Amino acid sequence: MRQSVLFPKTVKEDPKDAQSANHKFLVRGGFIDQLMSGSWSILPLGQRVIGKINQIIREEMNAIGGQELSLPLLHPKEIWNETERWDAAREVMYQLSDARGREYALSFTHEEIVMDLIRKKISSYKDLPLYVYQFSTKFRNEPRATGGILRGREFLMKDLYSAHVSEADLMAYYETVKEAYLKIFNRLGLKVLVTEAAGGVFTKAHTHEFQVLSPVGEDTVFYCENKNCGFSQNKEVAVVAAGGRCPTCQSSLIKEGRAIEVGNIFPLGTMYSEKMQAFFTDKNGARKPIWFGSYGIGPTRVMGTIVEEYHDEKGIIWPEAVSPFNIHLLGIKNQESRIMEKTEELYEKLTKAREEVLWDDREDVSAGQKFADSDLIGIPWRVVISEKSLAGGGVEVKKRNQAESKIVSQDQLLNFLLR
RNA sequence: CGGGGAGUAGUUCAGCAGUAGAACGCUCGGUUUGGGACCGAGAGGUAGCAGGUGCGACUCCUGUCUCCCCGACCA
Repeated sequence: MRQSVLFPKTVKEDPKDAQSANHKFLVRGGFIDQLMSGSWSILPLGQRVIGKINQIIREEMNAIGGQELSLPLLHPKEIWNETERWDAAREVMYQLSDARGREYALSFTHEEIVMDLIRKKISSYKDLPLYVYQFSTKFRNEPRATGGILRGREFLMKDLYSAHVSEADLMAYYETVKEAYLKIFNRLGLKVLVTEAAGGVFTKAHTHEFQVLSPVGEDTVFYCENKNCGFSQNKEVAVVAAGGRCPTCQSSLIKEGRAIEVGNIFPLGTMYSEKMQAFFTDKNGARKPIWFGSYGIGPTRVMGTIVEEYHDEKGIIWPEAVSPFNIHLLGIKNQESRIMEKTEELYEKLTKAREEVLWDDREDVSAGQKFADSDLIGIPWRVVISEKSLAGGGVEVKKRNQAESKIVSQDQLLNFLLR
């Protein structure tokens, strides 16, 4: 990708009202743009990051049997009445009507929609278990959108739904998903606390949230200071207090912290299938309700959380797994044909080697601005070609998270990048 | 919904009861290119919206809308 055509350009000034790092840097770098409170456009750089995040999630979902599909976002009132959530979840749901007065909801989740599919398509224990997931927009009528892209009224979510013949099978899979989520967040570079929490408008059962400790987080969690212990509870269900002894490991103390919820899993049981008449026939011919669970991760919120965790005063420092590009190739003094030719040659070589390269080919931009933009956008490897690097025999390589650079030959570069 | 803050050029902001400014960005010309370069010449806003008080309102008052922060709420 040539940076001269990348949309949009970076900006120097922080957005007027921005407080959080994700808001400042994602906007300045041109990853996102705000339409209204809680509503964001994902721009080309941001889309590449979201694509990386989604692909990691997709791989882990497929690894635990997930089948990807896509569900509607506009739902009839009637299906929400079946579970009584038209009224119960009224405050978070955008409800609207058309010119004829028919009423609809914009999707804030998809349990009812998946359950409708299940009752139409599944009738035997032989059809179970079933695991389906999607990436789609969710609409939530947030009383207060906040934290840049962290809490929106419209956001991206990966939601997985599972259907089972028994509670035991559901709970076994629940643990499988928990492990898959830990793998996902590990690959994304996020340290998560698996936190006991309430089920909100989804279930009366306790659930588990995946929380990333952060001062900009909106949840308060109590957790064991012993990282090997892993005890963690959301304030809303907590039976412990800060400074108390951990009920799990008995030895360490409980700490209190703010955290960002990046994922949540729900063992929903049979409430939905009973209300929506989703039954299967077991081996003995008995008609039984299907056991159900749902599991969510918010990729847009994950992107914001990663920026909160990985930045310095100059900009973002993307983990390699989610960076929009692997290499930021900078030509200094591009109007000198020698520089331009050498840089283009390297760009072609790297691209052929299947590296994802953002090439700063701009001729009318100063060296200082190129470096500043590079730090802001935060691609892990910076490769510079300049008179200085050529005089030193090659190209200058620097990692975004390290201060020192080194000059290597073009041939050495590929090996160098292969780590 | 309660409390606080803010709406003036594309962006970030200043200013003033007497008819709108700066920086950055943008356009053109020229000089530049290792940490957000410089010179010159331009384009670009009628001040969130609606009332009110003034001879006169961007400026004062009232209402309203929007945005941000804290809280409440919340997959």
